[in-house]
Amino acid sequence: MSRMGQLAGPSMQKCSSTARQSEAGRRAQRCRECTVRQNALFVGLSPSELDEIAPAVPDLVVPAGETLYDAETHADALFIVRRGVVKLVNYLPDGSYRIVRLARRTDVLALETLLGEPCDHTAEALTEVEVCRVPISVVRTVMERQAWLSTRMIHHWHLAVQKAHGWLTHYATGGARQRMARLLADLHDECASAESPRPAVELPSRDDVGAILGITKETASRLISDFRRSGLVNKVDARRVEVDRMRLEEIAGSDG
Amino acid sequence: MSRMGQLAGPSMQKCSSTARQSEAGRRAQRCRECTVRQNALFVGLSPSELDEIAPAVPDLVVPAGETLYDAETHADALFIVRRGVVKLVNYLPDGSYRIVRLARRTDVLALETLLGEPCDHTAEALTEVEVCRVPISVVRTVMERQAWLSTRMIHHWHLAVQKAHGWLTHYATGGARQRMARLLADLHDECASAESPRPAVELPSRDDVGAILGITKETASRLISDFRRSGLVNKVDARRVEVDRMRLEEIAGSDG
DNA sequence: CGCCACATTGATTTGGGTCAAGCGACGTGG
DNA sequence: CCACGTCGCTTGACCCAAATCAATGTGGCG
Repeated sequence: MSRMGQLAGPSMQKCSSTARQSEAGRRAQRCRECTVRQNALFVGLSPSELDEIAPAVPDLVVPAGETLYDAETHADALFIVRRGVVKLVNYLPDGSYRIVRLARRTDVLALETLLGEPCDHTAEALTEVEVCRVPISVVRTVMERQAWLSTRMIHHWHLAVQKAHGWLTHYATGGARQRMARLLADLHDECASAESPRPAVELPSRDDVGAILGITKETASRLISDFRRSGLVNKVDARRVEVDRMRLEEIAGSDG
Repeated sequence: MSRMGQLAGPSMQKCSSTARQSEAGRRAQRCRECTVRQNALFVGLSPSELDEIAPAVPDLVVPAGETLYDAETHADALFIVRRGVVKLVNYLPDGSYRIVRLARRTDVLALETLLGEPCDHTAEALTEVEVCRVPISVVRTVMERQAWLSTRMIHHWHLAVQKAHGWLTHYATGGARQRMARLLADLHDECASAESPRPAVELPSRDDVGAILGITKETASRLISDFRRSGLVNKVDARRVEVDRMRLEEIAGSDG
Protein backbone atom coordinates (compact mmCIF):
# COMPACT_ATOMS: atom_id res chain seq x y z
CA MET A 1 0.00 0.00 0.00
CA SER A 2 1.31 3.43 -0.92
CA ARG A 3 2.08 6.16 1.56
CA MET A 4 -0.96 8.14 0.45
CA GLY A 5 -1.23 11.90 0.72
CA GLN A 6 1.81 14.15 0.74
CA LEU A 7 2.32 17.07 3.05
CA ALA A 8 -0.74 19.15 3.72
CA GLY A 9 -1.16 22.27 1.70
CA PRO A 10 -2.97 22.73 -1.58
CA SER A 11 -5.76 20.39 -0.65
CA MET A 12 -6.67 22.21 2.55
CA GLN A 13 -9.17 24.99 2.44
CA LYS A 14 -9.55 27.94 4.67
CA CYS A 15 -12.47 27.66 7.04
CA SER A 16 -15.73 29.23 5.89
CA SER A 17 -14.44 32.47 4.42
CA THR A 18 -17.48 34.71 4.28
CA ALA A 19 -15.22 37.11 2.39
CA ARG A 20 -17.22 39.99 3.83
CA GLN A 21 -15.01 40.61 6.87
CA SER A 22 -11.25 40.79 6.54
CA GLU A 23 -9.41 37.57 7.13
CA ALA A 24 -7.56 39.06 10.11
CA GLY A 25 -10.77 40.25 11.69
CA ARG A 26 -12.38 36.90 11.21
CA ARG A 27 -9.49 35.12 12.88
CA ALA A 28 -9.46 37.54 15.77
CA GLN A 29 -13.10 36.87 16.44
CA ARG A 30 -12.61 33.15 16.06
CA CYS A 31 -9.84 33.21 18.65
CA ARG A 32 -11.87 35.26 21.09
CA GLU A 33 -14.74 32.81 20.87
CA CYS A 34 -12.55 29.77 20.88
CA THR A 35 -13.95 27.02 23.06
CA VAL A 36 -10.67 25.17 23.11
CA ARG A 37 -8.59 28.01 24.38
CA GLN A 38 -8.98 27.41 28.09
CA ASN A 39 -7.68 23.89 27.70
CA ALA A 40 -4.92 24.60 25.29
CA LEU A 41 -2.13 27.08 24.92
CA PHE A 42 -3.35 30.61 25.17
CA VAL A 43 -5.44 30.62 28.30
CA GLY A 44 -3.67 33.56 29.82
CA LEU A 45 -3.81 36.03 26.96
CA SER A 46 -5.95 39.12 27.21
CA PRO A 47 -8.41 39.81 24.39
CA SER A 48 -6.16 42.46 22.92
CA GLU A 49 -3.13 40.20 23.01
CA LEU A 50 -5.22 37.53 21.40
CA ASP A 51 -6.21 39.89 18.62
CA GLU A 52 -2.54 40.56 18.10
CA ILE A 53 -1.55 37.01 17.36
CA ALA A 54 -4.79 35.83 15.77
CA PRO A 55 -3.96 36.99 12.24
CA ALA A 56 -0.92 34.71 12.17
CA VAL A 57 -2.91 31.67 13.23
CA PRO A 58 -4.91 30.19 10.37
CA ASP A 59 -7.44 27.49 10.98
CA LEU A 60 -7.59 24.70 8.47
CA VAL A 61 -10.15 22.12 7.57
CA VAL A 62 -8.41 18.90 6.68
CA PRO A 63 -10.44 16.23 4.91
CA ALA A 64 -10.27 12.66 6.20
CA GLY A 65 -7.25 10.78 4.98
CA GLU A 66 -5.02 13.80 4.42
CA THR A 67 -1.65 14.17 6.08
CA LEU A 68 -1.21 17.04 8.53
CA TYR A 69 2.51 16.64 8.82
CA ASP A 70 5.07 14.03 8.08
CA ALA A 71 7.77 12.29 10.06
CA GLU A 72 10.51 13.46 7.69
CA THR A 73 9.37 16.96 6.82
CA HIS A 74 9.71 18.86 10.05
CA ALA A 75 6.89 21.34 10.32
CA ASP A 76 7.36 24.92 11.47
CA ALA A 77 4.18 25.11 13.48
CA LEU A 78 2.14 23.50 16.21
CA PHE A 79 -1.33 22.18 15.53
CA ILE A 80 -4.21 22.52 17.92
CA VAL A 81 -7.03 20.12 17.17
CA ARG A 82 -10.44 21.77 17.32
CA ARG A 83 -12.63 19.11 15.79
CA GLY A 84 -12.31 15.55 14.52
CA VAL A 85 -9.75 12.85 15.15
CA VAL A 86 -6.11 12.72 14.12
CA LYS A 87 -4.06 9.55 14.12
CA LEU A 88 -0.36 9.63 14.85
CA VAL A 89 1.23 6.88 12.84
CA ASN A 90 4.55 5.16 12.84
CA TYR A 91 5.42 3.47 9.57
CA LEU A 92 7.63 0.43 9.88
CA PRO A 93 10.37 -0.52 7.43
CA ASP A 94 8.28 -3.40 6.06
CA GLY A 95 5.42 -1.12 5.01
CA SER A 96 3.10 -1.97 7.87
CA TYR A 97 2.24 0.69 10.37
CA ARG A 98 1.33 1.18 13.99
CA ILE A 99 -0.85 3.93 15.41
CA VAL A 100 0.77 5.38 18.52
CA ARG A 101 -1.90 7.86 19.53
CA LEU A 102 -5.24 9.35 18.66
CA ALA A 103 -5.59 13.09 19.08
CA ARG A 104 -8.80 15.05 19.36
CA ARG A 105 -10.19 18.41 20.45
CA THR A 106 -7.77 20.42 22.65
CA ASP A 107 -4.79 18.20 21.86
CA VAL A 108 -1.65 19.98 20.71
CA LEU A 109 0.47 18.25 18.11
CA ALA A 110 3.96 18.51 16.67
CA LEU A 111 5.36 19.80 19.94
CA GLU A 112 8.83 18.69 18.88
CA THR A 113 9.02 21.41 16.25
CA LEU A 114 9.55 23.86 19.09
CA LEU A 115 12.83 22.09 19.76
CA GLY A 116 13.74 22.10 16.10
CA GLU A 117 13.57 18.33 16.12
CA PRO A 118 11.67 16.31 13.56
CA CYS A 119 8.54 14.50 14.71
CA ASP A 120 8.94 10.77 15.07
CA HIS A 121 5.55 10.15 13.54
CA THR A 122 3.15 11.14 10.80
CA ALA A 123 -0.18 12.82 11.57
CA GLU A 124 -3.14 11.93 9.40
CA ALA A 125 -6.74 13.00 9.66
CA LEU A 126 -8.95 10.06 10.58
CA THR A 127 -12.16 12.02 10.20
CA GLU A 128 -12.53 15.44 8.74
CA VAL A 129 -10.50 17.60 11.07
CA GLU A 130 -10.35 21.24 11.99
CA VAL A 131 -7.03 22.48 13.34
CA CYS A 132 -5.37 25.75 14.18
CA ARG A 133 -1.90 26.06 12.80
CA VAL A 134 0.24 28.07 15.22
CA PRO A 135 3.61 29.07 13.72
CA ILE A 136 6.47 28.52 16.16
CA SER A 137 7.45 32.14 15.77
CA VAL A 138 4.15 33.07 17.39
CA VAL A 139 4.67 30.60 20.19
CA ARG A 140 8.16 31.93 20.81
CA THR A 141 6.95 35.51 20.87
CA VAL A 142 4.24 34.78 23.38
CA MET A 143 6.58 32.64 25.43
CA GLU A 144 9.07 35.45 25.81
CA ARG A 145 6.46 37.80 27.14
CA GLN A 146 4.37 35.35 29.10
CA ALA A 147 6.23 33.01 31.41
CA TRP A 148 3.24 30.80 32.07
CA LEU A 149 3.27 29.50 28.52
CA SER A 150 6.28 27.32 29.27
CA THR A 151 4.33 25.62 32.01
CA ARG A 152 1.40 25.27 29.66
CA MET A 153 3.63 23.69 27.03
CA ILE A 154 5.16 21.29 29.51
CA HIS A 155 1.67 20.28 30.51
CA HIS A 156 1.08 19.15 26.95
CA TRP A 157 4.33 17.24 26.90
CA HIS A 158 3.17 15.57 30.05
CA LEU A 159 -0.07 14.55 28.40
CA ALA A 160 1.87 13.12 25.49
CA VAL A 161 4.00 10.93 27.75
CA GLN A 162 1.07 9.86 29.85
CA LYS A 163 -0.96 8.86 26.83
CA ALA A 164 1.95 7.02 25.30
CA HIS A 165 2.41 4.92 28.42
CA GLY A 166 -1.31 4.36 28.71
CA TRP A 167 -1.40 3.32 25.08
CA LEU A 168 1.18 0.65 25.76
CA THR A 169 -0.55 -0.86 28.77
CA HIS A 170 -4.03 -0.51 27.29
CA TYR A 171 -3.57 -1.55 23.71
CA ALA A 172 -0.46 -3.70 23.73
CA THR A 173 -1.04 -5.78 26.83
CA GLY A 174 -3.28 -8.80 27.33
CA GLY A 175 -5.38 -10.72 24.83
CA ALA A 176 -6.85 -9.20 21.68
CA ARG A 177 -10.38 -9.45 23.01
CA GLN A 178 -9.43 -7.56 26.11
CA ARG A 179 -7.62 -4.86 24.16
CA MET A 180 -10.52 -4.41 21.80
CA ALA A 181 -12.88 -3.98 24.72
CA ARG A 182 -10.58 -1.33 26.17
CA LEU A 183 -10.44 0.52 22.88
CA LEU A 184 -14.21 0.57 22.51
CA ALA A 185 -14.67 1.68 26.09
CA ASP A 186 -12.13 4.47 25.65
CA LEU A 187 -13.65 5.60 22.38
CA HIS A 188 -16.99 5.68 24.12
CA ASP A 189 -15.67 7.87 26.91
CA GLU A 190 -14.14 10.40 24.60
CA CYS A 191 -17.29 10.50 22.54
CA ALA A 192 -19.58 10.83 25.50
CA SER A 193 -17.94 13.96 26.82
CA ALA A 194 -18.25 15.67 23.47
CA GLU A 195 -21.85 14.97 22.51
CA SER A 196 -24.57 14.73 25.07
CA PRO A 197 -27.11 12.49 23.31
CA ARG A 198 -26.76 8.71 23.67
CA PRO A 199 -23.17 8.36 22.63
CA ALA A 200 -22.65 6.41 19.41
CA VAL A 201 -18.99 5.58 18.92
CA GLU A 202 -17.38 6.25 15.57
CA LEU A 203 -15.05 3.37 14.66
CA PRO A 204 -11.91 3.70 12.56
CA SER A 205 -11.40 1.36 9.61
CA ARG A 206 -10.59 -2.26 10.49
CA ASP A 207 -7.05 -1.71 9.30
CA ASP A 208 -6.65 1.19 11.68
CA VAL A 209 -8.20 -0.71 14.58
CA GLY A 210 -5.65 -3.38 13.83
CA ALA A 211 -2.83 -0.84 13.79
CA ILE A 212 -3.96 0.48 17.14
CA LEU A 213 -4.22 -2.89 18.84
CA GLY A 214 -1.35 -4.58 17.09
CA ILE A 215 -3.54 -7.23 15.49
CA THR A 216 -4.58 -7.99 11.92
CA LYS A 217 -7.63 -6.45 10.29
CA GLU A 218 -9.22 -9.90 10.14
CA THR A 219 -9.01 -10.46 13.88
CA ALA A 220 -10.28 -6.94 14.43
CA SER A 221 -13.25 -7.64 12.20
CA ARG A 222 -13.95 -10.97 13.83
CA LEU A 223 -13.82 -9.50 17.31
CA ILE A 224 -16.20 -6.71 16.46
CA SER A 225 -18.61 -9.13 14.79
CA ASP A 226 -18.36 -11.29 17.87
CA PHE A 227 -19.07 -8.35 20.14
CA ARG A 228 -22.09 -7.55 18.03
CA ARG A 229 -23.42 -11.08 18.29
CA SER A 230 -22.93 -10.94 22.06
CA GLY A 231 -24.84 -7.68 22.20
CA LEU A 232 -21.85 -5.76 23.50
CA VAL A 233 -22.08 -3.33 20.62
CA ASN A 234 -24.98 -2.35 18.43
CA LYS A 235 -24.39 -1.22 14.88
CA VAL A 236 -26.34 1.95 14.11
CA ASP A 237 -24.85 2.72 10.71
CA ALA A 238 -21.88 1.80 8.54
CA ARG A 239 -19.31 3.13 10.94
CA ARG A 240 -21.11 3.97 14.16
CA VAL A 241 -21.99 1.65 17.03
CA GLU A 242 -23.63 1.96 20.39
CA VAL A 243 -21.70 0.21 23.13
CA ASP A 244 -22.53 -1.47 26.41
CA ARG A 245 -19.99 0.35 28.53
CA MET A 246 -20.43 -1.80 31.62
CA ARG A 247 -20.01 -5.20 30.03
CA LEU A 248 -17.08 -3.98 27.96
CA GLU A 249 -15.36 -2.86 31.12
CA GLU A 250 -15.74 -6.34 32.57
CA ILE A 251 -14.00 -7.89 29.60
CA ALA A 252 -11.35 -5.19 29.58
CA GLY A 253 -10.43 -5.84 33.18
CA SER A 254 -10.66 -9.61 33.24
CA ASP A 255 -7.44 -11.41 34.12
CA GLY A 256 -7.92 -14.15 31.55
CA MET B 1 3.97 -11.73 44.03
CA SER B 2 4.25 -8.90 46.52
CA ARG B 3 4.99 -5.32 45.62
CA MET B 4 8.48 -5.56 47.11
CA GLY B 5 10.40 -2.55 48.46
CA GLN B 6 8.65 0.50 49.78
CA LEU B 7 9.66 4.05 49.05
CA ALA B 8 13.37 4.64 49.00
CA GLY B 9 14.93 5.99 52.11
CA PRO B 10 16.45 4.10 54.99
CA SER B 11 17.98 1.46 52.79
CA MET B 12 19.88 3.93 50.64
CA GLN B 13 23.31 5.01 51.67
CA LYS B 14 25.15 8.18 50.95
CA CYS B 15 27.87 7.75 48.41
CA SER B 16 31.34 7.16 49.77
CA SER B 17 31.38 9.64 52.64
CA THR B 18 35.05 10.14 53.42
CA ALA B 19 33.82 12.09 56.42
CA ARG B 20 36.94 14.24 56.23
CA GLN B 21 35.49 17.00 54.04
CA SER B 22 32.14 18.55 54.84
CA GLU B 23 29.19 17.02 53.09
CA ALA B 24 28.45 20.30 51.30
CA GLY B 25 32.01 20.59 50.06
CA ARG B 26 31.96 17.04 48.82
CA ARG B 27 28.79 17.59 46.87
CA ALA B 28 30.06 20.80 45.36
CA GLN B 29 33.12 19.04 44.06
CA ARG B 30 31.05 16.14 42.82
CA CYS B 31 28.83 18.52 40.84
CA ARG B 32 31.78 20.35 39.35
CA GLU B 33 33.29 17.11 38.16
CA CYS B 34 30.02 15.63 37.03
CA THR B 35 30.34 13.84 33.75
CA VAL B 36 26.62 13.78 33.24
CA ARG B 37 26.09 17.47 33.60
CA GLN B 38 26.56 18.48 29.99
CA ASN B 39 23.84 16.09 28.94
CA ALA B 40 21.43 16.75 31.70
CA LEU B 41 19.91 19.71 33.42
CA PHE B 42 22.53 22.09 34.64
CA VAL B 43 24.75 22.62 31.62
CA GLY B 44 24.53 26.38 31.77
CA LEU B 45 25.43 26.97 35.39
CA SER B 46 28.69 28.63 36.29
CA PRO B 47 30.95 26.88 38.82
CA SER B 48 29.89 29.27 41.57
CA GLU B 49 26.21 28.81 40.82
CA LEU B 50 26.80 25.10 40.85
CA ASP B 51 28.43 25.30 44.26
CA GLU B 52 25.37 27.15 45.45
CA ILE B 53 22.89 24.43 44.64
CA ALA B 54 25.14 21.43 45.14
CA PRO B 55 24.55 21.12 48.89
CA ALA B 56 20.85 20.58 48.29
CA VAL B 57 21.43 17.81 45.78
CA PRO B 58 22.34 14.53 47.44
CA ASP B 59 23.53 11.60 45.39
CA LEU B 60 22.25 8.22 46.38
CA VAL B 61 23.37 4.70 45.72
CA VAL B 62 20.35 2.49 45.30
CA PRO B 63 20.88 -1.25 45.45
CA ALA B 64 19.34 -3.41 42.73
CA GLY B 65 15.70 -4.18 43.36
CA GLU B 66 14.93 -1.11 45.44
CA THR B 67 12.21 1.35 44.53
CA LEU B 68 13.26 4.90 43.67
CA TYR B 69 9.77 6.27 43.68
CA ASP B 70 6.28 4.99 43.49
CA ALA B 71 3.30 5.61 41.26
CA GLU B 72 1.11 6.63 44.20
CA THR B 73 3.54 8.54 46.39
CA HIS B 74 4.35 11.62 44.38
CA ALA B 75 7.95 12.50 44.91
CA ASP B 76 9.17 16.05 45.52
CA ALA B 77 12.30 15.75 43.46
CA LEU B 78 13.71 14.83 40.08
CA PHE B 79 16.20 12.03 39.70
CA ILE B 80 19.18 12.15 37.39
CA VAL B 81 20.62 8.74 36.67
CA ARG B 82 24.40 8.68 36.87
CA ARG B 83 25.09 4.96 36.78
CA GLY B 84 23.16 1.73 36.38
CA VAL B 85 19.77 0.95 34.91
CA VAL B 86 16.35 1.92 36.22
CA LYS B 87 13.15 0.28 35.05
CA LEU B 88 9.92 2.24 34.87
CA VAL B 89 7.13 -0.17 35.65
CA ASN B 90 3.41 -0.13 35.28
CA TYR B 91 1.63 -2.56 37.56
CA LEU B 92 -1.64 -3.89 36.20
CA PRO B 93 -4.77 -4.59 38.24
CA ASP B 94 -4.25 -8.35 37.95
CA GLY B 95 -0.81 -8.23 39.57
CA SER B 96 1.21 -8.60 36.40
CA TYR B 97 3.35 -5.73 35.24
CA ARG B 98 4.71 -4.12 32.13
CA ILE B 99 7.97 -2.23 31.81
CA VAL B 100 7.42 0.98 29.86
CA ARG B 101 10.98 2.26 29.74
CA LEU B 102 14.54 1.65 30.79
CA ALA B 103 16.49 4.64 32.03
CA ARG B 104 20.25 4.97 32.25
CA ARG B 105 23.04 7.51 32.61
CA THR B 106 21.92 11.11 31.84
CA ASP B 107 18.23 10.25 31.91
CA VAL B 108 16.06 12.47 34.09
CA LEU B 109 13.15 10.84 35.87
CA ALA B 110 9.99 11.87 37.68
CA LEU B 111 9.59 14.94 35.48
CA GLU B 112 5.91 15.06 36.33
CA THR B 113 6.62 16.12 39.89
CA LEU B 114 7.47 19.55 38.51
CA LEU B 115 3.84 19.83 37.48
CA GLY B 116 2.66 18.60 40.85
CA GLU B 117 1.22 15.55 39.17
CA PRO B 118 1.82 12.01 40.33
CA CYS B 119 3.98 9.76 38.16
CA ASP B 120 2.05 7.13 36.26
CA HIS B 121 4.71 4.54 36.97
CA THR B 122 7.03 3.08 39.56
CA ALA B 123 10.81 3.37 39.22
CA GLU B 124 12.90 0.44 40.41
CA ALA B 125 16.62 -0.13 40.22
CA LEU B 126 17.44 -2.94 37.84
CA THR B 127 21.12 -2.93 38.66
CA GLU B 128 22.78 -1.03 41.45
CA VAL B 129 22.09 2.55 40.56
CA GLU B 130 23.59 5.90 41.39
CA VAL B 131 21.25 8.88 41.13
CA CYS B 132 21.22 12.54 42.02
CA ARG B 133 18.11 13.62 43.79
CA VAL B 134 17.27 17.19 42.77
CA PRO B 135 14.52 18.74 44.92
CA ILE B 136 11.95 20.60 42.84
CA SER B 137 12.57 23.70 44.92
CA VAL B 138 16.09 23.77 43.50
CA VAL B 139 14.84 23.27 39.97
CA ARG B 140 12.33 26.09 40.42
CA THR B 141 14.96 28.42 41.80
CA VAL B 142 17.32 27.82 38.93
CA MET B 143 14.51 28.03 36.43
CA GLU B 144 13.49 31.48 37.61
CA ARG B 145 16.96 32.82 37.18
CA GLN B 146 18.00 30.86 34.11
CA ALA B 147 15.56 30.82 31.23
CA TRP B 148 17.39 28.11 29.33
CA LEU B 149 16.45 25.52 31.92
CA SER B 150 12.89 25.41 30.62
CA THR B 151 14.19 24.46 27.20
CA ARG B 152 16.43 21.90 28.81
CA MET B 153 13.50 20.42 30.70
CA ILE B 154 11.36 20.29 27.60
CA HIS B 155 14.16 18.45 25.90
CA HIS B 156 13.86 15.73 28.49
CA TRP B 157 10.12 15.58 28.04
CA HIS B 158 10.77 15.18 24.38
CA LEU B 159 13.08 12.26 25.05
CA ALA B 160 10.43 10.67 27.21
CA VAL B 161 7.81 10.85 24.46
CA GLN B 162 10.21 9.69 21.79
CA LYS B 163 11.29 6.70 23.82
CA ALA B 164 7.72 5.81 24.69
CA HIS B 165 6.72 5.75 21.02
CA GLY B 166 9.85 3.85 20.11
CA TRP B 167 9.13 1.38 22.86
CA LEU B 168 5.73 0.67 21.40
CA THR B 169 6.92 0.11 17.86
CA HIS B 170 10.05 -1.78 18.90
CA TYR B 171 8.85 -4.00 21.68
CA ALA B 172 5.14 -4.36 21.09
CA THR B 173 5.03 -4.85 17.35
CA GLY B 174 5.78 -7.95 15.31
CA GLY B 175 6.61 -11.46 16.44
CA ALA B 176 8.29 -12.29 19.72
CA ARG B 177 11.49 -13.38 17.99
CA GLN B 178 11.73 -10.11 16.16
CA ARG B 179 11.07 -8.09 19.31
CA MET B 180 13.68 -10.02 21.25
CA ALA B 181 16.23 -9.37 18.54
CA ARG B 182 15.44 -5.65 18.70
CA LEU B 183 15.82 -5.61 22.46
CA LEU B 184 19.20 -7.33 22.36
CA ALA B 185 20.41 -5.04 19.60
CA ASP B 186 19.28 -1.98 21.54
CA LEU B 187 20.85 -3.19 24.77
CA HIS B 188 24.04 -3.76 22.84
CA ASP B 189 24.03 -0.22 21.49
CA GLU B 190 23.55 1.37 24.87
CA CYS B 191 26.23 -0.81 26.35
CA ALA B 192 28.69 -0.22 23.58
CA SER B 193 28.72 3.53 24.00
CA ALA B 194 29.40 3.25 27.71
CA GLU B 195 32.23 0.74 27.83
CA SER B 196 34.82 0.57 25.11
CA PRO B 197 35.98 -3.07 25.34
CA ARG B 198 34.09 -5.70 23.34
CA PRO B 199 30.60 -4.94 24.58
CA ALA B 200 29.02 -7.70 26.64
CA VAL B 201 25.34 -7.02 27.16
CA GLU B 202 23.87 -7.31 30.64
CA LEU B 203 20.47 -8.97 30.47
CA PRO B 204 17.60 -8.32 32.85
CA SER B 205 15.87 -11.26 34.52
CA ARG B 206 13.70 -13.40 32.26
CA ASP B 207 10.63 -12.03 34.00
CA ASP B 208 11.71 -8.50 33.20
CA VAL B 209 12.54 -9.34 29.61
CA GLY B 210 9.04 -10.73 29.41
CA ALA B 211 7.58 -7.56 30.91
CA ILE B 212 9.47 -5.48 28.37
CA LEU B 213 8.41 -7.48 25.34
CA GLY B 214 4.94 -8.40 26.51
CA ILE B 215 5.62 -12.13 26.50
CA THR B 216 5.95 -14.77 29.21
CA LYS B 217 9.21 -15.56 30.95
CA GLU B 218 9.13 -19.02 29.37
CA THR B 219 9.00 -17.67 25.82
CA ALA B 220 11.72 -15.20 26.74
CA SER B 221 13.88 -18.02 28.02
CA ARG B 222 13.19 -20.20 25.00
CA LEU B 223 14.04 -17.42 22.58
CA ILE B 224 17.32 -16.62 24.27
CA SER B 225 18.26 -20.29 24.36
CA ASP B 226 17.37 -20.50 20.72
CA PHE B 227 19.49 -17.48 19.90
CA ARG B 228 22.35 -19.08 21.74
CA ARG B 229 22.04 -22.29 19.78
CA SER B 230 22.00 -20.28 16.56
CA GLY B 231 25.15 -18.48 17.65
CA LEU B 232 23.40 -15.10 17.71
CA VAL B 233 24.41 -14.57 21.31
CA ASN B 234 27.24 -16.01 23.33
CA LYS B 235 26.90 -16.46 27.07
CA VAL B 236 29.94 -15.13 28.89
CA ASP B 237 28.63 -15.44 32.46
CA ALA B 238 25.38 -15.91 34.33
CA ARG B 239 23.87 -12.67 33.12
CA ARG B 240 26.13 -11.33 30.40
CA VAL B 241 26.16 -12.21 26.73
CA GLU B 242 28.06 -11.15 23.66
CA VAL B 243 25.81 -10.49 20.69
CA ASP B 244 26.12 -10.70 16.94
CA ARG B 245 24.80 -7.26 16.18
CA MET B 246 24.55 -7.73 12.44
CA ARG B 247 22.57 -10.94 12.41
CA LEU B 248 20.28 -9.69 15.15
CA GLU B 249 19.52 -6.67 13.05
CA GLU B 250 18.47 -8.91 10.20
CA ILE B 251 16.00 -10.75 12.37
CA ALA B 252 14.76 -7.51 13.91
CA GLY B 253 13.97 -6.02 10.52
CA SER B 254 12.61 -9.09 8.79
CA ASP B 255 9.05 -8.84 7.57
CA GLY B 256 8.14 -12.35 8.55
C1' DC C 1 -23.46 -1.57 -14.92
C1' DG C 2 -19.08 -2.83 -13.30
C1' DC C 3 -15.21 -1.48 -10.68
C1' DC C 4 -12.87 -0.84 -6.32
C1' DA C 5 -12.10 -0.48 -1.57
C1' DC C 6 -13.39 -2.34 2.50
C1' DA C 7 -15.64 -5.76 5.57
C1' DT C 8 -16.90 -10.36 6.73
C1' DT C 9 -16.35 -15.23 7.19
C1' DG C 10 -14.13 -19.75 6.70
C1' DA C 11 -10.26 -23.19 6.71
C1' DT C 12 -5.79 -24.03 8.12
C1' DT C 13 -1.40 -23.25 10.36
C1' DT C 14 1.46 -21.66 13.86
C1' DG C 15 3.34 -18.86 17.49
C1' DG C 16 3.18 -18.34 21.94
C1' DG C 17 0.64 -19.26 26.43
C1' DT C 18 -0.04 -22.58 30.05
C1' DC C 19 1.08 -26.26 33.06
C1' DA C 20 4.49 -28.98 34.82
C1' DA C 21 8.89 -31.16 35.66
C1' DG C 22 13.85 -30.87 36.22
C1' DC C 23 18.09 -28.22 37.12
C1' DG C 24 21.79 -25.38 38.89
C1' DA C 25 23.17 -21.49 42.10
C1' DC C 26 22.80 -19.64 46.38
C1' DG C 27 21.97 -18.89 51.25
C1' DT C 28 20.59 -20.65 55.75
C1' DG C 29 20.55 -23.54 59.47
C1' DG C 30 21.46 -28.03 61.52
C1' DC D 1 30.47 -29.27 56.04
C1' DC D 2 26.53 -30.95 54.02
C1' DA D 3 21.29 -31.07 53.73
C1' DC D 4 17.70 -28.56 52.58
C1' DG D 5 14.72 -25.01 50.77
C1' DT D 6 14.24 -21.28 47.70
C1' DC D 7 14.61 -18.87 43.55
C1' DG D 8 15.41 -18.18 38.85
C1' DC D 9 16.30 -20.53 34.47
C1' DT D 10 15.48 -24.17 31.16
C1' DT D 11 12.89 -27.58 28.66
C1' DG D 12 9.02 -30.41 27.30
C1' DA D 13 4.09 -31.49 26.13
C1' DC D 14 -0.10 -29.70 25.05
C1' DC D 15 -3.58 -26.34 23.60
C1' DC D 16 -5.60 -22.20 22.25
C1' DA D 17 -5.59 -17.59 20.22
C1' DA D 18 -4.37 -15.16 16.48
C1' DA D 19 -1.94 -14.98 11.85
C1' DT D 20 -2.36 -16.42 7.27
C1' DC D 21 -4.46 -17.64 3.03
C1' DA D 22 -8.48 -17.33 0.48
C1' DA D 23 -13.22 -16.63 -0.93
C1' DT D 24 -17.31 -14.05 -0.78
C1' DG D 25 -20.18 -9.93 0.43
C1' DT D 26 -21.41 -5.10 0.35
C1' DG D 27 -21.56 -0.27 -0.43
C1' DG D 28 -20.08 3.80 -3.04
C1' DC D 29 -18.92 5.94 -7.34
C1' DG D 30 -17.55 6.86 -12.14
